[in-house]
Amino acid sequence: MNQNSLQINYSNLNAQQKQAVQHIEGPIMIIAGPGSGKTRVITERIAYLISTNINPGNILALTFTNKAANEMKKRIHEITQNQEAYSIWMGTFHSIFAKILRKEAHIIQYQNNFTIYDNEDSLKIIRRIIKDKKLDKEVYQAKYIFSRISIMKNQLIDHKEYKKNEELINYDKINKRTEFINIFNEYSNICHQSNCMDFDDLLLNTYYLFRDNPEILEKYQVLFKYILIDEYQDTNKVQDKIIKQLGEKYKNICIVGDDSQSIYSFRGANVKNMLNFKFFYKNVQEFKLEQNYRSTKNIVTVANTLISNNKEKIDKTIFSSKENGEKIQLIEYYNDREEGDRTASIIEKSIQHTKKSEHAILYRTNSQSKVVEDGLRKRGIKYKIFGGLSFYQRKEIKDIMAFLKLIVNHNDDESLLRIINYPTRGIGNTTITKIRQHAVNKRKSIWNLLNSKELDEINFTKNTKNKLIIFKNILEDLFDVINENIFKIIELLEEKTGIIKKLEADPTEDNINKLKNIGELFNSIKLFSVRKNKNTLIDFINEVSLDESKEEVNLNKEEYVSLMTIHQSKGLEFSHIYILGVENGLFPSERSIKTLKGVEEERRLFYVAITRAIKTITISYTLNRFQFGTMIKSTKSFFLDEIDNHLQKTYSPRNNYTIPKNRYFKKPVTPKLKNQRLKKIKKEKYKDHRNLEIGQKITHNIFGKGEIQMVDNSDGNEKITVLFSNNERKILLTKFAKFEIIS
DNA sequence: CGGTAGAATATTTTT
DNA sequence: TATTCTACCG
Repeated sequence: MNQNSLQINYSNLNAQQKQAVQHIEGPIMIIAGPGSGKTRVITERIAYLISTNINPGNILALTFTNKAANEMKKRIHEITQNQEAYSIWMGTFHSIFAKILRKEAHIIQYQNNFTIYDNEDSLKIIRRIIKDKKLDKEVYQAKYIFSRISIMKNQLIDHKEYKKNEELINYDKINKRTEFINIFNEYSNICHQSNCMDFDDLLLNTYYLFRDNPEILEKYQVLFKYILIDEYQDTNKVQDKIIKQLGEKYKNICIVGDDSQSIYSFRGANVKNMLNFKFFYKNVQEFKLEQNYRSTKNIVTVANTLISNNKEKIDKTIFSSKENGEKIQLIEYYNDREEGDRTASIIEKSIQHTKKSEHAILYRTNSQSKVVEDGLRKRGIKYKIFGGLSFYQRKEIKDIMAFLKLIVNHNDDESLLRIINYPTRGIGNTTITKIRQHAVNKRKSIWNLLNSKELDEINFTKNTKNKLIIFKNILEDLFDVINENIFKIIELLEEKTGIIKKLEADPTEDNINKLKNIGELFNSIKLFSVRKNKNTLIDFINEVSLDESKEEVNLNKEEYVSLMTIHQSKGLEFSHIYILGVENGLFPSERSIKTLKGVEEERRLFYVAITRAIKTITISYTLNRFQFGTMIKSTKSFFLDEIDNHLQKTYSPRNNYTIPKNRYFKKPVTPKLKNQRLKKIKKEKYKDHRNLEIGQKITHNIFGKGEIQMVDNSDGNEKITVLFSNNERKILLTKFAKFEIIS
């Protein structure tokens, strides 16, 4: 340990920061305003704990993302020069608790190889339940049902509790959703039966584990002597409860957060957890980090003015010692096309003397990015959109992952259903439904059913049954290698799943890309196993299931303008911020406007947006906006009235606004265009990569064995003439025909 | 059973 | 507009 380096760091801390770092015993609340050096305080605090000879393995630090955790660990290692820094229990609630649950799984009637369902999986299950029950899908909208289940679980109400709760049952009656409890029930059973947990289960089961097993709780209380939680304002009820369980013994709990930046109530987050912390524990030490080191005085003033309209908040005065800076710009546009185009144009001018990476365009909803993209593309300005699908949510990746999950956890029905007929194996909907129903009745997982004599009890045609057996054999072959090393598993996946073959058979641009992604996945699995130096399929799947990371923010210091939703911008900073579409109904959103709570959350969201800026902010709204295929009138957000005095306004609407034609104009890649392009590729030349020759024996998926008699590539579109064993001669297009070469 | 075309429908944020 | 569902035909 290097005391000197520690001291050097402290001299850079202000008085409050220093106190927050060095006060280590008892319950502590650090209220950290935007730009107040929060991350530094957290890392230095943990480093300080270690410097006082606290064992890093006794520290639990819960962060908002796993990426943040990794960065902090690295930083703490640098400060303390203590290799043990990496043994800190640091990560998201979900990933840390998944780790604990895996160890203690048997206690809560799970197997320790349980797999994790993401939201897509959960939704699919719920859709299926609703369909099976033949319920009106207007009344029982899968998304709504799922979010209600999720909210319930966040409130510590599982399906059993729900059944007992008359108030809730009554609520369903009033809303004519009496079947809700049955869906909830069945969903929970399916998850458990499949030895799977969804995101909420990871939290709720941890809570139950501790609640019902005092000796286990004690073990972890002793292990986690020092607990630190970042972004406490965004915790939900289960998370708050678990922290209270774990912290009960030593009460060394340090929560960090900013009530003004709580923006995740839609997934159960509750600011009250933070507000009530003071009342739950006695002698809570409170530290307020009020100096904003990020933004100009003007920006901080606007942010303060805005947030003062919220009633529910902790008193604090954020201030900046930086220069006044420029006034916040407000621009009114005629429509969203103009907004996108002009914003791009403003950035075009600005990047003559600033870096692209200093600019970020923020918006409320993902769909707003489109018009700005057009504007930027037209001007040849490089940009990157954050959000959308993460790598691990892509279809082709999830398909492969389904096989991997199934290898680890044979009972994972959702994964099995995903690939039972992909690539197509002649197992259609009727068969799948039959087999599913039967599995439900027998209370078995589908794999267990396939693998048992009971399969014979279902009346399938011989053909269907054969197909099921072929599928079963594929799985068996894969399951055999679970204990082999990962390289072998990958090899087998490539060979057995047929996914790669299917994609290769139809090499469109899209499919080639998918193949690349799959290759990337295989590489990262290999890297992972080399890095961790053991057979770690479960660990890998675990990490992937909880990997929330999307596009890395400026990984290679590349130069581009960043586009993202305000939610995604949390924790980031940029010199120049552009906030688009600040209109009633969009920001604040239509839904939120009905309740005061909703409006206050949207206001906090606006606060987050404003406080991302270091130097300048440009806010805009439009009078007309294209939505759902039609143009609608819109009005400027009432949030803007709340900060009216601080704004420098420009009105640019002219009804005849035309978008300037441009030098670098490239057409946007709409799906239609993309399809046309794909079709073109298909029409273009094709030659089989296997170098087909006369005399080669092949086997065709329909016509069986045959011999190539002629290869014709005269028009660039390769055809082969094949004499099949039944003496039939056929001409096949190699780009479409499915066949293997035997010799 | 599998693939596709065209209709129907939904649009907030995501660990 | 973008995505998901449905109906139909090979």
